Amino acid sequence: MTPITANDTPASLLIIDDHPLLRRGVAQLLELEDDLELVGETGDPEAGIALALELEPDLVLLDLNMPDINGLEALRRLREANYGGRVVMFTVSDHEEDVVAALRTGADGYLLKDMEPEDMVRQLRQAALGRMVISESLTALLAEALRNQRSAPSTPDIHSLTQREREILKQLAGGLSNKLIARKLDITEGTVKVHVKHLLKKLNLRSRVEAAVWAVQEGFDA
Amino acid sequence: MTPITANDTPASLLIIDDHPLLRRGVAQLLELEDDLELVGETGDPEAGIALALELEPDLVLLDLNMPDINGLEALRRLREANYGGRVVMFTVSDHEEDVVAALRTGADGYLLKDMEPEDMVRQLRQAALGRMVISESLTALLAEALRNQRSAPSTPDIHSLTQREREILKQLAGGLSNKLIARKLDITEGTVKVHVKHLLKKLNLRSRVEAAVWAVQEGFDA
DNA sequence: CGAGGGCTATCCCTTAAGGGTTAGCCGAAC
DNA sequence: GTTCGGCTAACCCTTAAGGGATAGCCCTCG
Repeated sequence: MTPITANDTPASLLIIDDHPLLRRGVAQLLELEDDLELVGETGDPEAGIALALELEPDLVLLDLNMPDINGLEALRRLREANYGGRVVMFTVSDHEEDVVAALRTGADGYLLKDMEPEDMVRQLRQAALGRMVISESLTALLAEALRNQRSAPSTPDIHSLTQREREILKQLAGGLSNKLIARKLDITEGTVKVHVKHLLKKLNLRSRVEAAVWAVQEGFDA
Repeated sequence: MTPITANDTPASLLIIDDHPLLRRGVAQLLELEDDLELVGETGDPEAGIALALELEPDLVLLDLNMPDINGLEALRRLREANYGGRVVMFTVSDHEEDVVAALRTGADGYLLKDMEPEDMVRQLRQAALGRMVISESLTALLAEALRNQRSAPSTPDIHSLTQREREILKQLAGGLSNKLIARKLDITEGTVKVHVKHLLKKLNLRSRVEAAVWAVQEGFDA
């Protein structure tokens, strides 16, 4: 779907953060890197959303704690507006709830502001390439959150479906909407719908709910 | 529960791994550290469990892939036997399912065998002190798993639903649309929607698909 | 080489789903 | 006897879902 930055063109980056000094710091940091280009910056969340939709940067660095609407809300609105680039939360908060909420809302990363500059650049580079980036110090936190969780997807292997259809079904059975599946598999929602349509027909089912139930009973989800 | 190792006494460590060479490697590594003491080692899971209960080491390093019973099962049995020390999984597998399963079963850490020796020692030390340790390369994986998490800060439970809501959920999990449920229960579709809305809220789920999957896993339709 | 299958994608259209709000009726609890 | 929870129902509104059709690209098989 959204083309990941090629190696030969710099990744475009937008920073939305209400601390001017910090913005300047990041800007200066990025000036030294020829594969990362800061294409915009603002301290106003509203303006930031508009900028993101206008500039379509590869990556948005989004402060979690801002006046008016917070970063999470901004993230939600970006996703709703079908902004397809990467969004990395950038904050001082290492509270589990914030991290979890951000990731659930569709953040592609969560970086703490106290990172070392070199690490910062490295992580941003990875993020622009499509990898999820998380500050290392949050690892234990994530593990803890995960630990309190139930059930996880596992290996399928059912007949008439193609590989892709099985993948779609697996996600579907996980309760994801077509839009979220699309985002996760990096294809358009329309394509997901095509796959869903096909697998429903092949399995002779009438809705995604039936498909989900069938998949679970078939052991797609453990 | 079990007192965390004090600074002045070495942390005791037991390794259960069916690779003798690897056990020797870890043993040698720990000989150089005066705050970590290897008190036992075995390649047999059964014997390992007995040893852990006998020696009560501060930390058990447990291989995930072993013959007979696997590491996960061993972990489960250690916990059931009220072994209160730390258990860190030690494996080559970086598959999401394995990591997630281990953490859910109560592992205090998950280390990959391809770690650098210095990192290994550092992580074991942290683990003995009670910190959860996870190989850094698994961070993105954890975040992804977390992201896919559905449901509930508090375990959703069937008992919070009214009789009618349970009935609706049962039909829903059978793959019926609101309209069909209405027809079947002889109420209007609007009313069905109200019930669905309420049960989704009570169970903290985001869609009927999630509700259906949950219900099936909970053994509703059977 | 040509055919077919798999994956992607788009357009158009209809129906389903879900959130918010308000409200009437009934039975049980206070 | 009034309040509260459960069940019913309707309103409005937005988004999600699914069906039909078409098509480009790539790979494989014959």
